[in-house]
Amino acid sequence: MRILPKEFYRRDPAMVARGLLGKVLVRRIGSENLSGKIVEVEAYYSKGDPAFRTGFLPRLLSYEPGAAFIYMVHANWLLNVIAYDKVFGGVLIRALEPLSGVERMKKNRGVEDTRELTNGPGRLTKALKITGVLNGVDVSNRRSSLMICCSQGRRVRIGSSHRIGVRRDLKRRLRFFIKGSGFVSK
DNA sequence: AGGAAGATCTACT
DNA sequence: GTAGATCTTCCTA
Repeated sequence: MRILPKEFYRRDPAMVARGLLGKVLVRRIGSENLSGKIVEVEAYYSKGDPAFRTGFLPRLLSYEPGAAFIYMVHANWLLNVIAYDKVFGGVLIRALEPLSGVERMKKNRGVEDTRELTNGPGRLTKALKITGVLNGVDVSNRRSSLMICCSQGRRVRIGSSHRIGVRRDLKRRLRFFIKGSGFVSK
Protein backbone atom coordinates (compact mmCIF):
# COMPACT_ATOMS: atom_id res chain seq x y z
CA MET A 1 0.00 0.00 0.00
CA ARG A 2 1.33 3.40 -0.94
CA ILE A 3 1.61 5.98 1.80
CA LEU A 4 -0.07 9.38 1.43
CA PRO A 5 2.59 12.08 0.90
CA LYS A 6 2.92 15.16 3.07
CA GLU A 7 1.57 17.32 0.22
CA PHE A 8 -1.76 15.57 0.63
CA TYR A 9 -2.19 17.40 3.95
CA ARG A 10 -1.04 20.78 2.68
CA ARG A 11 -4.55 21.73 1.60
CA ASP A 12 -7.72 23.14 3.08
CA PRO A 13 -8.79 20.97 6.08
CA ALA A 14 -12.24 20.23 4.65
CA MET A 15 -10.65 19.07 1.40
CA VAL A 16 -8.22 16.85 3.30
CA ALA A 17 -11.06 15.51 5.44
CA ARG A 18 -13.03 14.40 2.37
CA GLY A 19 -9.89 13.00 0.80
CA LEU A 20 -9.15 10.85 3.83
CA LEU A 21 -12.43 8.94 3.53
CA GLY A 22 -11.72 5.44 2.26
CA LYS A 23 -7.98 5.68 3.09
CA VAL A 24 -6.35 3.26 5.52
CA LEU A 25 -5.03 4.14 8.97
CA VAL A 26 -2.20 1.82 9.99
CA ARG A 27 -0.91 1.42 13.56
CA ARG A 28 2.27 -0.62 13.81
CA ILE A 29 3.03 -2.20 17.17
CA GLY A 30 6.20 -4.27 16.93
CA SER A 31 5.65 -6.70 14.09
CA GLU A 32 1.89 -6.45 14.29
CA ASN A 33 -0.25 -4.17 12.13
CA LEU A 34 -3.63 -2.89 13.25
CA SER A 35 -5.44 -1.10 10.47
CA GLY A 36 -8.81 0.25 9.47
CA LYS A 37 -10.48 2.13 6.66
CA ILE A 38 -11.38 5.72 7.53
CA VAL A 39 -15.15 6.11 7.24
CA GLU A 40 -15.89 9.27 9.24
CA VAL A 41 -14.00 12.56 9.77
CA GLU A 42 -14.48 16.18 10.83
CA ALA A 43 -12.59 19.33 9.81
CA TYR A 44 -11.52 22.08 12.22
CA TYR A 45 -10.15 25.56 11.60
CA SER A 46 -7.99 27.72 13.83
CA LYS A 47 -9.75 30.88 12.63
CA GLY A 48 -13.44 31.66 12.47
CA ASP A 49 -14.32 28.34 14.07
CA PRO A 50 -15.86 28.51 17.56
CA ALA A 51 -15.26 24.78 18.07
CA PHE A 52 -11.49 25.12 17.79
CA ARG A 53 -9.68 25.30 21.14
CA THR A 54 -7.43 28.25 20.47
CA GLY A 55 -5.38 27.43 23.54
CA PHE A 56 -3.77 24.64 21.55
CA LEU A 57 -2.55 26.94 18.83
CA PRO A 58 0.81 28.09 20.22
CA ARG A 59 1.96 24.49 20.56
CA LEU A 60 0.50 23.42 17.23
CA LEU A 61 2.01 26.09 15.04
CA SER A 62 5.29 24.19 14.80
CA TYR A 63 3.46 21.12 13.47
CA GLU A 64 3.86 20.29 9.81
CA PRO A 65 0.92 19.09 7.73
CA GLY A 66 0.57 15.36 8.26
CA ALA A 67 1.58 15.45 11.92
CA ALA A 68 -0.64 13.55 14.33
CA PHE A 69 -2.22 15.69 17.04
CA ILE A 70 -3.55 13.56 19.88
CA TYR A 71 -5.19 14.91 22.97
CA MET A 72 -7.43 13.89 25.80
CA VAL A 73 -11.08 14.87 26.21
CA HIS A 74 -13.51 13.32 28.65
CA ALA A 75 -11.02 10.57 29.45
CA ASN A 76 -10.65 9.62 25.79
CA TRP A 77 -7.74 10.15 23.42
CA LEU A 78 -8.77 11.79 20.16
CA LEU A 79 -6.73 11.51 16.97
CA ASN A 80 -6.35 14.45 14.61
CA VAL A 81 -4.12 14.97 11.60
CA ILE A 82 -2.80 18.47 11.05
CA ALA A 83 -3.90 19.84 7.67
CA TYR A 84 -3.59 23.35 6.34
CA ASP A 85 -2.84 25.49 3.38
CA LYS A 86 -3.64 29.10 4.26
CA VAL A 87 -5.54 28.80 7.55
CA PHE A 88 -4.12 26.37 10.12
CA GLY A 89 -6.41 23.45 10.86
CA GLY A 90 -6.82 19.74 11.30
CA VAL A 91 -8.96 16.68 10.70
CA LEU A 92 -10.48 14.59 13.49
CA ILE A 93 -10.67 10.88 12.70
CA ARG A 94 -14.05 9.79 14.05
CA ALA A 95 -14.56 6.22 12.86
CA LEU A 96 -12.87 3.30 11.11
CA GLU A 97 -13.88 0.05 9.50
CA PRO A 98 -11.52 -2.56 11.01
CA LEU A 99 -9.36 -4.32 8.41
CA SER A 100 -6.45 -6.15 10.05
CA GLY A 101 -5.63 -7.03 13.63
CA VAL A 102 -9.30 -7.31 14.50
CA GLU A 103 -8.72 -9.84 17.26
CA ARG A 104 -6.17 -7.55 18.92
CA MET A 105 -8.62 -4.65 18.71
CA LYS A 106 -11.29 -6.72 20.40
CA LYS A 107 -8.89 -7.43 23.24
CA ASN A 108 -7.89 -3.77 23.51
CA ARG A 109 -11.51 -2.70 23.70
CA GLY A 110 -12.97 -5.57 25.64
CA VAL A 111 -15.73 -5.82 23.04
CA GLU A 112 -16.64 -8.66 20.70
CA ASP A 113 -18.92 -6.95 18.17
CA THR A 114 -16.80 -5.77 15.21
CA ARG A 115 -19.28 -3.00 14.51
CA GLU A 116 -18.69 -1.48 17.93
CA LEU A 117 -14.89 -1.65 17.78
CA THR A 118 -13.93 1.63 16.14
CA ASN A 119 -17.16 3.57 15.54
CA GLY A 120 -16.25 6.63 17.61
CA PRO A 121 -13.20 8.89 18.06
CA GLY A 122 -12.43 7.65 21.58
CA ARG A 123 -13.13 4.04 20.66
CA LEU A 124 -10.79 3.80 17.71
CA THR A 125 -7.88 5.24 19.69
CA LYS A 126 -8.43 2.62 22.35
CA ALA A 127 -8.72 -0.19 19.80
CA LEU A 128 -5.48 0.84 18.06
CA LYS A 129 -3.63 1.78 21.27
CA ILE A 130 -3.22 5.39 20.19
CA THR A 131 -2.27 7.67 23.09
CA GLY A 132 -0.50 10.95 23.77
CA VAL A 133 2.92 9.36 23.31
CA LEU A 134 2.22 9.31 19.57
CA ASN A 135 1.57 13.04 19.56
CA GLY A 136 3.49 14.73 16.75
CA VAL A 137 4.39 11.63 14.74
CA ASP A 138 4.38 12.09 10.99
CA VAL A 139 1.65 9.95 9.43
CA SER A 140 3.16 10.59 5.99
CA ASN A 141 6.38 8.78 6.96
CA ARG A 142 6.58 5.06 6.31
CA ARG A 143 8.83 4.57 9.36
CA SER A 144 6.25 5.95 11.78
CA SER A 145 4.24 3.64 14.01
CA LEU A 146 1.15 5.51 12.86
CA MET A 147 0.54 6.27 9.18
CA ILE A 148 -2.14 6.68 6.55
CA CYS A 149 -2.02 4.79 3.26
CA CYS A 150 -3.86 4.89 -0.04
CA SER A 151 -6.51 2.31 -0.66
CA GLN A 152 -6.87 0.75 -4.08
CA GLY A 153 -10.62 0.74 -3.54
CA ARG A 154 -13.16 2.46 -5.71
CA ARG A 155 -14.51 5.95 -5.18
CA VAL A 156 -16.81 6.44 -2.19
CA ARG A 157 -20.11 8.23 -1.81
CA ILE A 158 -19.67 11.04 0.70
CA GLY A 159 -22.35 12.28 3.06
CA SER A 160 -22.05 15.37 5.26
CA SER A 161 -23.58 16.84 8.41
CA HIS A 162 -22.87 19.27 11.22
CA ARG A 163 -20.13 18.19 13.62
CA ILE A 164 -20.95 16.03 16.60
CA GLY A 165 -20.68 17.09 20.24
CA VAL A 166 -19.71 20.63 19.33
CA ARG A 167 -21.33 23.30 21.50
CA ARG A 168 -21.49 26.03 18.90
CA ASP A 169 -21.03 24.80 15.38
CA LEU A 170 -20.74 26.70 12.13
CA LYS A 171 -23.53 26.70 9.58
CA ARG A 172 -21.16 24.95 7.23
CA ARG A 173 -21.19 21.17 7.36
CA LEU A 174 -17.76 19.93 8.38
CA ARG A 175 -18.45 16.31 9.23
CA PHE A 176 -18.02 13.86 6.37
CA PHE A 177 -18.69 10.15 6.23
CA ILE A 178 -18.95 7.29 3.76
CA LYS A 179 -22.57 6.82 2.83
CA GLY A 180 -23.91 3.42 3.67
CA SER A 181 -20.98 2.37 5.85
CA GLY A 182 -22.10 0.38 8.87
CA PHE A 183 -19.09 1.58 10.85
CA VAL A 184 -19.98 5.26 11.24
CA SER A 185 -20.50 6.50 14.81
CA LYS A 186 -23.94 7.00 16.31
C1' DA B 1 -3.70 24.72 44.64
C1' DG B 2 -8.14 24.22 43.04
C1' DG B 3 -11.84 24.12 39.82
C1' DA B 4 -14.17 24.08 35.49
C1' DA B 5 -14.75 22.62 30.76
C1' DG B 6 -14.53 19.51 27.12
C1' DA B 7 -14.32 17.45 19.39
C1' DT B 8 -16.81 11.07 24.76
C1' DC B 9 -18.30 6.52 26.44
C1' DT B 10 -20.86 3.29 29.14
C1' DA B 11 -24.43 1.73 31.84
C1' DC B 12 -28.76 1.99 33.34
C1' DT B 13 -33.95 3.06 33.15
C1' DG C 1 -32.96 9.15 26.71
C1' DT C 2 -30.27 10.61 30.62
C1' DA C 3 -26.56 10.43 34.28
C1' DG C 4 -22.16 9.74 35.89
C1' DA C 5 -17.27 8.57 35.13
C1' DT C 6 -13.19 10.02 33.60
C1' DC C 7 -8.47 13.00 33.06
C1' DT C 8 -5.84 16.50 30.96
C1' DT C 9 -5.23 21.29 30.04
C1' DC C 10 -6.10 25.87 31.03
C1' DC C 11 -7.58 29.67 33.99
C1' DT C 12 -7.80 32.07 38.36
C1' DA C 13 -6.10 32.94 42.97
